[in-house]
Amino acid sequence: MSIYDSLNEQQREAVFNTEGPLLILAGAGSGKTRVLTHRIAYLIEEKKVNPWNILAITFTNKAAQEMRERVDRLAGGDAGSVWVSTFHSACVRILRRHIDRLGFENNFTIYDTDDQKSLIKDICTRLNVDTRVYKEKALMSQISRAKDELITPDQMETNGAGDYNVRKVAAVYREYQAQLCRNNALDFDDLIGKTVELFQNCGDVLESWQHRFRYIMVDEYQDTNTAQFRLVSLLASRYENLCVVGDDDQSIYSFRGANIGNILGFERVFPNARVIRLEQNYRSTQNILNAANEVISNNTERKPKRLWTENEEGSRVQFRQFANGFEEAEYVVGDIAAARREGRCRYGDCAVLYRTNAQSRLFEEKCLLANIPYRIIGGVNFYARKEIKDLLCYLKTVDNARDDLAVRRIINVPKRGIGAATIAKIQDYAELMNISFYDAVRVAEEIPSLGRSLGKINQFAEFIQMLRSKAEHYSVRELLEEIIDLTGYVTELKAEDTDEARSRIENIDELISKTVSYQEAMEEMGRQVTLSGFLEEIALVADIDSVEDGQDYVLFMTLHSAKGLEFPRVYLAGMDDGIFPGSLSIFSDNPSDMEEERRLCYVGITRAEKELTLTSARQRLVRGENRFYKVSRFVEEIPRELVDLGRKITEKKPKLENVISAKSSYGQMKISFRPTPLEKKDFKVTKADSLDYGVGDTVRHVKFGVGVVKNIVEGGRDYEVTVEFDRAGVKKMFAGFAKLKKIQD
DNA sequence: CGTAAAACTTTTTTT
DNA sequence: AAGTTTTACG
Repeated sequence: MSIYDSLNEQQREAVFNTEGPLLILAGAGSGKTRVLTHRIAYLIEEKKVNPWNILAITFTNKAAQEMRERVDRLAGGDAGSVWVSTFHSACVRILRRHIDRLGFENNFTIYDTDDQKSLIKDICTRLNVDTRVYKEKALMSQISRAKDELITPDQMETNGAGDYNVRKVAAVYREYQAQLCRNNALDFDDLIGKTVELFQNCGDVLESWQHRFRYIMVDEYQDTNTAQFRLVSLLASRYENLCVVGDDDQSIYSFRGANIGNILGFERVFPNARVIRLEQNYRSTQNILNAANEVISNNTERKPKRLWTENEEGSRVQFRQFANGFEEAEYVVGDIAAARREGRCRYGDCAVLYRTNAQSRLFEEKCLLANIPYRIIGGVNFYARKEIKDLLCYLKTVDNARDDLAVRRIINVPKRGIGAATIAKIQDYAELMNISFYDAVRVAEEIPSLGRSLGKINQFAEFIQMLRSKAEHYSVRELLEEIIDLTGYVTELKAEDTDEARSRIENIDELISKTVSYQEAMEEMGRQVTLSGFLEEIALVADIDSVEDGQDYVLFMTLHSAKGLEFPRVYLAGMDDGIFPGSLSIFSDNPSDMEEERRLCYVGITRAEKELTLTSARQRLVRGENRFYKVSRFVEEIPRELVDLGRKITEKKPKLENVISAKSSYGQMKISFRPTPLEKKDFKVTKADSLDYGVGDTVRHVKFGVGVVKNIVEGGRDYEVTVEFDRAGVKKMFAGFAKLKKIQD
């Protein structure tokens, strides 16, 4: 009896095939993490490979943590020195040791999206690039894509063949890189790119790491980009013990440069590669799996395959369409509450998935109302909040004073009377003398025409110097508390005495706790606690990383965040054409965009173990305006017999089947999917699905004449509309009675 | 220099 | 609707 007996034949083959390149095509829920962990255990226990020589790359820190725990359980303490980490953390670890070879200091700062944006903005003003024509975001993504493909500014310019726009972007890109270097900072893409550069420029460094990592495994291989592929190829080129695991059907990050060719072309790059397919699903019921198979079969750019399972058939996939987003949220939250009340699930078994973060708001409101414990993953990053960024920029300044961005952010926070004009003068001087912003601050006496500001600047410089000297013997927590104390940051917030200020203070308290838990975690692992380390961890965490199993709250997140997770009960909300698939992909002239959306849908469906509910709404409030939506084409792609529309089975079912079996043309499908849910049935007579007028519209009433709609409140039975009439004054009435007519302007 | 009001923009998804 | 950026004024 061994730990490998519990694996199926293909899984065992994947585990035992330890030498040479190996591609594991692992369908959703086919136990790929089990394979990877068992493979690592097998290498250590049976093949007597030194754990030190094994590298496993995962997609998120959470996945890394989980894998680490599972390997520890299988292989015991031996596994401690296996490297399990994400691409980004692995690269940071390597760069912290060697980046001086590329002209950076080893305590470099990592720039997040906000930092990148403000840097780009600065550069645009300096280079006289109009950010109305060249949007910062667009520039950022073009630069990022170039880096994903390991394209330098020079190459970009050459490839552009004189195109004016490309030359402009290349110029910004070139300056952006120069600024990063001056600030001793790297962005996310550079973490990968600079590591590749390091390996390509420094043969000795590459060689040492090649020997170190004799066995390399890469999870979620379908989401690697060209730079990551190059990195792995370089590392693995000595021993070629490279095992990659992926599923082309789950490739959902092409917007981030993921190159699906990496998985589709693996056998071309490594002609002696073995390919193993894992097609048995252990996660979902047959109904759910069939639905997923049918949806994904509409894609053409894929390796044909069909997952199967020995699991039970399970209940049908539930689909409900609602009048609007509010009712959708109400239903989902209510359904969860009911299921849990009846003992059919815990809160923690439920996850609600949607296409965009903005969709989380309605659900949050309903959960608060219903007193249901929940957690929203993603959205505005904790570390992106103003108060947190301010304090972090103090820490960054102490850690790396070459980070101009950080210094400029805090030089007048809290208010020190150093205004924009003064900052510009310091900036000009720094550029003139080719020194950093902070160095210019320290020699402020030499800057002409600073006037009264000079004293304030000197005070600021002294303050930072004092912090820097304290940092030597302070813990991160002590340093942070010292900063909070001496700047009076929290004192100032307390004085405000608003809810907002209180919540900011709470956030700051949480930041302090994070310094403590960081210190504890590092000490536990026997690693050194450094300020750079803390800042780096913060830069590289994703919200999803902090989700632990066994907590009892409902999870809300995007489909992207849900990748790699599974839940007994899954709700896919916002199944509307225009929401999911998003309108961008619908109107795109590149069919691949729609295929990627469909893969995302496949990922969503396959997260579900037992129960899957899809919901949509006819009408939604999007960015302040009402929009109408048809049911998502992905819903239509699920065979009718797998779907439960939630009607009363007794009376409606025969009729329904007539409609459905007639033909599956799009128009008829719409009819079959029209029913409103059971719960609302009683109200259906009186309550309109939606009103054809809204607040602010001019309407006519039979008796009161013309007026302007002031307010609309949704009651149980009807909409209560408040109208200010030109003659009759303000009246409240029920929409069903009032028969208001909208008047065109 | 700092604040408040007004105008303008936003369209995925994330390490 | 909400967030950010610009503008006006004290």
